[in-house]
Amino acid sequence: MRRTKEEAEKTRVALLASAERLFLDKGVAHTSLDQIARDAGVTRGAVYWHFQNKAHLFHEMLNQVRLPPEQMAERLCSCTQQQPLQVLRELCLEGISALGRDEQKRRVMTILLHRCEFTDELREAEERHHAFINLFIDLCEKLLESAAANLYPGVTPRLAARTLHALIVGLFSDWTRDPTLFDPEKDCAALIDPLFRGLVRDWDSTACE
Amino acid sequence: MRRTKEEAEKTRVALLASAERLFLDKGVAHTSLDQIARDAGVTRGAVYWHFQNKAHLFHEMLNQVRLPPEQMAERLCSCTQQQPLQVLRELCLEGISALGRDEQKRRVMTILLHRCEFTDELREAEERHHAFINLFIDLCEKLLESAAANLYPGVTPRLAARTLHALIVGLFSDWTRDPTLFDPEKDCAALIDPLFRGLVRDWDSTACE
DNA sequence: GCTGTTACATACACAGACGATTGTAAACAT
DNA sequence: ATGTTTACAATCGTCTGTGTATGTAACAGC
Repeated sequence: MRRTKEEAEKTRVALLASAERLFLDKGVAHTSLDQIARDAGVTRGAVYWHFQNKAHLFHEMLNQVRLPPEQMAERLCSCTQQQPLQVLRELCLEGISALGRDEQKRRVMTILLHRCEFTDELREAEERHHAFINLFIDLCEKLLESAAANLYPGVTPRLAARTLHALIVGLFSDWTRDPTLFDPEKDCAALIDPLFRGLVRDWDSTACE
Repeated sequence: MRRTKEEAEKTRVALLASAERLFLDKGVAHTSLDQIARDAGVTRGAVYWHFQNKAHLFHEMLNQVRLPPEQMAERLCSCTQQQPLQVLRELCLEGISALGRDEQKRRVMTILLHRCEFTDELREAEERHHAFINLFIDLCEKLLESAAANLYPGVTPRLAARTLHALIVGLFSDWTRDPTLFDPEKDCAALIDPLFRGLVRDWDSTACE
């Protein structure tokens, strides 16, 4: 019965992987801990050994990956003030194409966007996610303020930041819903550059290379 | 016991209203038919009298309102070919600000975007919704093709349509998540005009008034 | 005034999910 | 070798939600 520590870790990982698969396939609320355990080849006892309950399992699943909102907010924090707009663009491109490269990120992001309901038990995870989003929007707004002189007249940093985030989350939402819509790695620049050109004066001439 | 037909219709409406409220508050999967019935001042018997089951109740709730994707796709169909880009812009503005005006639309859209999981039983509603979205994207692409000469070089109608839809759904998603982010009626033009300016050459000079 | 039907309420049967408890065999420490 | 702890398995009781079946009072038609 009792496995070695490595084997225990493997069942933990297997449980997380099964949860990911089943959550993605049937939704979080419609997946029972028993189904997850069976899918991982163990029983519910193992689930309750490794995790307190479903909410904690969900939370641990999220902690496995660094999702775009968190990643982008982090990079915006440690942002060199050199050519802030180009940096912002690069960061958006990287955030989008990261989803295309990393299958796990894609699955977890899909679960967050389309497969869970955020009731009381998942409230904590929801607020964490929203905190990163709001942080990104705030940082983005500050960065745009610092480059306000380059924006088209009538474009406020506040609304520009919200527009940019809306575009990104919309791309995430659309692509996770239907991955045939576009290729995040090849098309990402063509998908967001029009917005930058419409926000920033002389974008085409100031864009590096 | 037995009420007149008008009263029966009132309880039906009350059930739909309670479902809307509770779905919005706690999510579709986490709301039981008993809770809905109690909230409407009746018992579960009334629910099963008026609706076959939860999925049909959900479906009827959706049918109460015409959501932006459906509305926009419809207007794109019956689109005069005069100044297609301006028409497209007006249509997007109208779709966004409609959510700001119509409380019920906002609630139902929020449920669709953030409060349901789309398992098997709700698959039909999901596919219907997605069909409208894909229809909108297709029509949008065709319209942009007809105006391809006005687009910036490198901007393909295909990706432009996807970018535009992503922006709109992102605005929906962000605003239903946090209504303080912007005012859909006042800010809608400022939120989408930058993208149009970045897609269409000489947008500012060709834009009507 | 009787009847059939409507619009529910009530009751029942059943399945599933959860949380807790208990059991247990193997690993690890000593 | 032995005791302890680990990593689960198995079982139990409870609760919740669903679907259905039946009861029932009021209305509508004749």
